[in-house]
Amino acid sequence: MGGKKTTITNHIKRIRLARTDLTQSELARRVEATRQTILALEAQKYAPSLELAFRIAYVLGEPIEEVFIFDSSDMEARV
Amino acid sequence: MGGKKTTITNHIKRIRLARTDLTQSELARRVEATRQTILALEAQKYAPSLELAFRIAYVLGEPIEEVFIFDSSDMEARV
DNA sequence: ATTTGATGTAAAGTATTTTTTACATAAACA
DNA sequence: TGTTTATGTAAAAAATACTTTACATCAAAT
Repeated sequence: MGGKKTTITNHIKRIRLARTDLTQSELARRVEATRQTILALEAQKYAPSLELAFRIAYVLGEPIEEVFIFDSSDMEARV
Repeated sequence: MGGKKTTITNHIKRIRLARTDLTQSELARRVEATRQTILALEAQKYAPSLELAFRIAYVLGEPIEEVFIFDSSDMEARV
């Protein structure tokens, strides 16, 4: 039950379906992760490692910022 | 001694010194990490989480791909 | 000379991500 | 009908990232 309110969401599923004909399994194989990991990420369970994020963006053919959305409103205002 | 040969390197130190006058401690405080984490990252000990990578790039004022370099030659060739 | 700030090494513990395994449901189709 | 493919839930174990604590070195400044 690990869960922190991550400030990152992703568009993996949308992009995977819109821009590729990859299944979750095929995407997993290409990025060298497991199907469960892709499934969990698409369900926004947690954010991937930086390396996996790069691999996924690479395979989906999008820049990382298009696939993974960082909400910077958590930041700001720091002296 | 956890260590995998990461395919990711970073330019945190170079950019921090060239574009800001932040110390490791100040950068750590702004991204809400510890100084040890920044130190380890600058020493290329491991890659940060995606969230921390976004935060660091944000504070350094650079896109994430400019700060963190992914070597995609590990990828490619996958049927 | 000694204090202060910045950087560095080290290592144990905590938190988070990823894998592994097992089982469920629904659609497509022989 | 029964088999295969794709997606889903669940949970324990393994791997990796991060924190916490402690101490070391060097440069700058008082």
